[in-house]
Amino acid sequence: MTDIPKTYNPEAVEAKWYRYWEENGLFSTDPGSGRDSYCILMPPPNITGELHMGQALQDALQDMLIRMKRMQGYEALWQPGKDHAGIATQNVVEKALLEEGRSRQELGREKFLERVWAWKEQYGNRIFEQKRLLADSADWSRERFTLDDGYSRAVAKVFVHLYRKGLIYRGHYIVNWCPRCRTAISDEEVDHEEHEDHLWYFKYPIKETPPSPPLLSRGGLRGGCQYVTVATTRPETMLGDAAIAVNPNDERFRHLWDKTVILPLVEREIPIVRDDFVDPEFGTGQVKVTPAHDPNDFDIAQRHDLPKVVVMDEEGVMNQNAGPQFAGLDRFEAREKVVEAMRERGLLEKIEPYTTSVGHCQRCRTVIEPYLSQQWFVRMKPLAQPAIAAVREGRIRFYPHRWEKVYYQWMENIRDWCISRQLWWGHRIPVWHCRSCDEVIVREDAPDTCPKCGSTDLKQDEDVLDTWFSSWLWPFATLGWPDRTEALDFWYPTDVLVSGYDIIFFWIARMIIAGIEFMGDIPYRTVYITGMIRDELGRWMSKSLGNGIDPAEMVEQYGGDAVRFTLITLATEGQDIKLPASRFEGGRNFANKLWNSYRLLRSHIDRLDGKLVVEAPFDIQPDDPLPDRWIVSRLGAATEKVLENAERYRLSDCLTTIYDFIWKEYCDWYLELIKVRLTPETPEPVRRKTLGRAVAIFEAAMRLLHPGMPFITEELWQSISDFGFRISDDGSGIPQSAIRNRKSIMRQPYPRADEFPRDPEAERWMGFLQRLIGSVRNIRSEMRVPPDSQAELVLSGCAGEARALVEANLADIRKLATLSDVIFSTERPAQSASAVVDEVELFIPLAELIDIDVERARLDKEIARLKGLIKGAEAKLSNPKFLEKAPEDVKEHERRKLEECRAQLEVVEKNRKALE
RNA sequence: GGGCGAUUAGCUCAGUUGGUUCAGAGCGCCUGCCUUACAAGCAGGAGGGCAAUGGUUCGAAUCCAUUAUCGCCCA
Repeated sequence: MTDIPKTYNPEAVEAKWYRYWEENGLFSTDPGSGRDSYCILMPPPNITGELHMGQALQDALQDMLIRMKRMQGYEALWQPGKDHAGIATQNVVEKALLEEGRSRQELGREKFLERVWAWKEQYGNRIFEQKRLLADSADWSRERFTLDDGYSRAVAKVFVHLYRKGLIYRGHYIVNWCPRCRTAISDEEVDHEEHEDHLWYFKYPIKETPPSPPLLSRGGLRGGCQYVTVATTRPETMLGDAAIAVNPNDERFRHLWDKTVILPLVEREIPIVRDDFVDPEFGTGQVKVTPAHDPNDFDIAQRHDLPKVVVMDEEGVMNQNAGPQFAGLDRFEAREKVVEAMRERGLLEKIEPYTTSVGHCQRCRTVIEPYLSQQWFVRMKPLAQPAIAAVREGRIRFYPHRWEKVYYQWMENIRDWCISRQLWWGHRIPVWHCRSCDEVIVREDAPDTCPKCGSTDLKQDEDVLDTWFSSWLWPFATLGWPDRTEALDFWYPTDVLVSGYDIIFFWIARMIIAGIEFMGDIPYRTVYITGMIRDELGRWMSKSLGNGIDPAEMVEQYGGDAVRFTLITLATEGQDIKLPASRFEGGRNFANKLWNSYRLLRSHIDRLDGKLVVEAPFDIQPDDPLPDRWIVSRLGAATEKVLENAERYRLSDCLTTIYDFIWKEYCDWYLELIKVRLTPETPEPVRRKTLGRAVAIFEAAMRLLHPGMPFITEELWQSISDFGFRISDDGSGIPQSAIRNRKSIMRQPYPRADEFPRDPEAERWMGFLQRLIGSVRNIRSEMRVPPDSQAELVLSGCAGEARALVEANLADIRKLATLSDVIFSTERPAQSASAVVDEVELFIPLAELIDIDVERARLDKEIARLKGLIKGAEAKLSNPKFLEKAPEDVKEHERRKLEECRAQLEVVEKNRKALE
C-alpha cells in the first residue's frame, strides 16, 4: 500500500504497457484464426505529417472499436499505413534542397527521388511513433505504404483497366493550376474564398469596315469611335482574349452581331460571338472570352472554334504571347501594368468594387490559375452510379446519416477527375509514347518495343498520378490486391471507416467507387464521420494561426488515457469540438479516481493472508448485502447501456456511462458502503467475500473500460492478477478461464450484460436508502451541523418493508449519514429539522443547533416544489382529453405521483406549522 | 443561389421512441470539510425553462412552418 503513490502517474505506466503489448504480439492478426472478421482501415497519414488532434480523436475512436471487437472474440484488424503525399512530400524535400542551394532540376529526377526516399526513411515514421502514445493497437506488421511495390502494381493495374474501359482519357483542357507547386490539381484541392476585389471595365474599339481613317492612334481610342465595354476581374487575361461574347437574346447588342473588335494592347482583331452562356446581367452584358485561362470561356471557344491563346507560363509569368510589354511579368504585376496601359489609352472606363470568389491551392494557398494544359482525366459519371446505389440501398450507412446527403450531392454532380500531376514523387503514369510512330502504349509494365512499329524508342509519360489515385484503392490494396491473398479474402469488405467530413469527396466517396469497380463489392459497411477539432474560439487549428494543441504534448502532460477519454467523450454525433487544453483535466482526474479506488481495494487486500480467490461473485443471492445486490445490478445496467451505445457508434455515451458507473455508483456509494464491513471487527470470511466481490466488480469495470482507456486498465488489471486475484470456476458461464493464464486485459472477454443479473428490488431499496441518506446530509449541511458531530435520526411512519430495510442496513446508514443512532417513533421530537422520503418522516433533533428561520425556508422550498408537481398532475388529470387519449401507464403514473406528492405535502406542511 | 448544422445553466455541451420527479453533465461559482483511496478529492447548494413566433398534439426542449443570429459545404 505504502508503495502505491497517491497520485496516478501515467508516464510511468503507459510506455511500459505499450512495449509489452508489442513484444507479446498482442496486436497481431491471423486471417486463418477461425474467428469472425472485423476490420477498420486506418486513414493513412502523410509521411510528412505530425500527429494532430483530429487524428488523435479518430484514432481514439477507431482503437476503441477495435479493442472492443477484439475482446468480443473477433479477429480484429486495424490496418495501418502511410500515404506518399505527392505534393506535400515533394515540397518538403525541395525546401530542404533549397537550403543547400540546389533545386530538384539540378539533381535530376532519379537522384531527387533517392533523396525523397531517404527523407521518408528518416522522418516518415514519426507519426506512427506518436500514435503509439495513444495506445493505438494497429497490426503494425501489416503496415502498407502507397508506393510499396505491390501497391504500385495495384495502381498501374487500375489505370490500365480504366483506360481500356474508356474511362481514362487525355486531352487539353482547362485545369486548376498551382503556379507555385507547378502542377495541375483536382477541383477538390481548390479552396474558394470570398475576396474584396474590383471589376475593371475596359473598352474594346469596334472595327468598322472599311477602317478608315485608322481607329487607333498609338493604340489609343479616337474620339467618336464606337466600342464595346467588357468587365473583368482578371485584367491580365485580356491579353489572351479570343472573342467578345454577347447573349443572342440580348436585343441591346443586336447591332454588334458579326462585327469584330480590336483587342487593345495586343492589337489583334477578334470576333464578337453570340453564346447562350453569357449572363446579360453580369457587367455590361458584353464579356471577353479568354479560352486558355477560364473554363467557361474554354467551352465558348469550343463552340465557336476560337483560338486558345496561352499568355502565361507554368509559374504564372506572362509569356511571349502576352506581347513584349508584358512578357516576363508576374501575373499580378501584369494585372497592374495592363490596367495602367489601358488607362493611358483612355480605354479604362471605370473600376467598381466587387466581391469575387478566388480559388486557392489547398496546400500552399497560392491563387489558382485556370490553365490550359494537357492532362489525364477519369470519366467519373459511369463509375459513380453503382456507388450511389450502394448508399441508397443501405448497404453502406453513414453515421450520422445526414452525411449521406452530402455524399449524394457530390456524387450526382460528379465531374471528371484530373489525375495527372506535374511532379516527380508519386506513381508515374503507366503510359509510354513511341517516338517513331506516336503510338500510345498503356500497360502495367514497361514495354521494350512499340507493339505497332517495333521501335525501341519509347518514352514514358513524365507525369505522376494524383496521390488520391492511389489512396482510393486503400481498402483492398492494403490487404494485398491485386494478388488474391488470404487477408483480402478474410477482411474485405471491411467494417467501419472513421474519418472527418472534410475528406468525404477526396477519399471516402472515391474508395466506394473503387471498391465496387475493382473488387465488385463495397469497401466497408459503415462510415463514421467525426466532427472537426477546433480551438476554444471555434477556429480551425492550424499551424499558421499557432492555435493548435499538440496531442503528443497533451499526452505528456495528462497521459494517453486522459487524452483518449476526453476526446471520445467530447465526440458526440459528429459535432465539431471546441477544445481548450484544459479539457484534458477531466480525463486525467478520472484516471486518478480509478487509481485511487484501486488503492482502497489494495489496502484491504494487503491485510489478508494469502491469495484472494472469489467464487461466483455475480451469482447474487437474496441474503447477500443490499449494496452488493445493488452494485451488481447497476453493473448489468451499465454494461447493457455500453453495448447498446457501441452498436450505434455512440462511443461518447459508452464512456460517460462507464464514468458514471465507476465514479457515482461504485466509488461514491458502493465503496463507501463496504467500508463498513471491511473493518477488523468483521470476521475474515465475510471480509474476504466482500472484498472479493468488490474486486470482481472492479475487474469487470476495467474490462468494460479498457477499449476507452487501455493503459491504466491494463496496469490495474495486471496488478490485480499479480496479487493473486482469481475467480474460481463455477460453471456459471463467467469467463474464468480467460481471466487466468492470459497475458493481457486486451485479450479478455468483453463483459456481457447477462453476466450481471438485474435486481429491481435491490435498486428500489437502495434508491430509498440513497434518498434517506441524502435528506439527512442535506439537513446537516443546511443546519450547519459540524461534519464530525453525530446526530440522531428519528423516523416516523417507517414500518413494514421500509423499517426492515432501515434495520437491516442500520450500520451503513449511520456511517454514510454520520448518525449516532436511528430511532423509530411516532412522536415528533421538539426542536427538530424534518424531511420526508417516500412515506417516511425524518426528524433530526437539533436542540440549540437549529436555526428556525433556515428550517422554515427549507420547508417552504420543499412545499413550493411539491405544490408545483401537484398542480401539474392535477391539471393533467382534470383534463378530460388527457384521460381519454393518454395511454394507461402515463395516466397511472400521474395518479400515483399526485397521490404521493399530496401525502408528502401534508407532512411537510404539518412540520412547517410546528415551527410557527 | 442551393444544402447542412448550431442556438438548452456563467462557459463547453448531452438530452436516443413526444410522456417516468425531465430540464441534465462537466467545468466554473457559493458553503462546509486535508473524514486513513483520491483536494486531480468529499458532502451540500445556487443557477436555465430550452433563440423568437405560430402550429400539430391530451401532452413539445423533442414534430411542423416561418423568422433571427452564428458556422460550414456546394455552385
